[in-house]
Amino acid sequence: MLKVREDAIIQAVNRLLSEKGFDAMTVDEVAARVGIAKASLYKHFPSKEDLAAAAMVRVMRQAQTFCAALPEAAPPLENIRAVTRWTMGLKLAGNMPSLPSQNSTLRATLMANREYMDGLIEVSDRLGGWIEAAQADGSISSRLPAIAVLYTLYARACDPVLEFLKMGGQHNDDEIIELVMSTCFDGLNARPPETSAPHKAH
Amino acid sequence: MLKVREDAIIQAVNRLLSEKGFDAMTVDEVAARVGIAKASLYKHFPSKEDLAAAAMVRVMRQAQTFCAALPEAAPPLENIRAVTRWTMGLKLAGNMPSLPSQNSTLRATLMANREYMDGLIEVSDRLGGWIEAAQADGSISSRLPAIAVLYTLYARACDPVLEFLKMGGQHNDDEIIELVMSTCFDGLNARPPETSAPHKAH
DNA sequence: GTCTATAGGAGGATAGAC
DNA sequence: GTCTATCCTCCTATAGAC
Repeated sequence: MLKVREDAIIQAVNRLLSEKGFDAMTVDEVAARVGIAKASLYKHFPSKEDLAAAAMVRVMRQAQTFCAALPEAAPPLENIRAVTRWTMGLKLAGNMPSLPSQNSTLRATLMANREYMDGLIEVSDRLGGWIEAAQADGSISSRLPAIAVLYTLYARACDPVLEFLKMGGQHNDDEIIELVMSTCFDGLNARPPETSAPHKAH
Repeated sequence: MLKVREDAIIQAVNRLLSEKGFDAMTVDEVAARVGIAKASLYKHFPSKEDLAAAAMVRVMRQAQTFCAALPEAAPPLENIRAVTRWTMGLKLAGNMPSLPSQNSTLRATLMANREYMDGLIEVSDRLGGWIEAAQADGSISSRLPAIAVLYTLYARACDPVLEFLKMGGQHNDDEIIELVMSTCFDGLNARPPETSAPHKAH
């Protein structure tokens, strides 16, 4: 059916966006990978930008699903860490579309896409709530504006450190994720020895 | 003279690469901004990739100069922090060329450019030395491979958090830099209050 | 070395038959 | 809704006069 075919298209777009990025991806490639003619693609999606937007909607829905499955009763920091891990796993597995942040027509298409924007807002609200809760309970630094924390988490989805470490071949995906998790949450500075934990209990 | 004109070209390229990135930048734009004909550009640089490479050589030289001016006697962490600050300042000021990490012909051109590669290696060696020294003196975490630390520092040069915070308009450049410095070195986690140094003397 | 003019090709999008 | 064939724009690169 139509739905199945469009899913196949979006998946191909997703992988190509992850492999080469929006600019380097050509509509011909998408068509070739799906196994249909380019003109047929345009019966489903009106433009290359809309193809990318559909891929973004897909990952956004996945993110919503993932967030919704997390226990609301858990410590907020744990949920934040879980989402961050999941995001980086997606990228390392080649399933995170990468879009240029400068392209204006692409931005316009994305911002005109209600499903994408709604998803983005819902995810941001949920993460934002966890961030503020984590700052309130003393697990995330309160010196940082919550929005800066949110951006820092989002940035993990396109962190070049992930691919560099992967190219190095010294670590597997899980090790890479834990390394970047550590730089993200613990920072580069050395920490005082674990034995003198401040007040992690309760 | 020739040298002066080429400097003007490289500077224009540098700004355009910072504003729009490599793919969106057109050679016509470069020519227009310099105020010469496109064909004249090609008398100076054989290809668009070489234009970008020249811009990269320029920033790499600036980085070398900056590093060389830092006091070797200073604590290694301070030199690392200084370079990181300088890099982010460059980006916020619109002077950090941004290249796609996927483009293969561009990568080939860059890696064939001896001046760029030599500069990259020198800077990496110097930073690498400081990183290992900082790990030895306990100021940077020893649990992280030095190469991961190096990549994390390099990634600050293209950190989207910088532009997002700038677009937000809530902070000036210096505040943004300090925020990202904090996320980078201190991490997102809360730290124990400064007053309670690791082992209190009673 | 600067210009005008143009080649050459890639790639997004469409026409129209079936 | 799928195809083949084609259009058309944009952009890199070059030709050739001065």
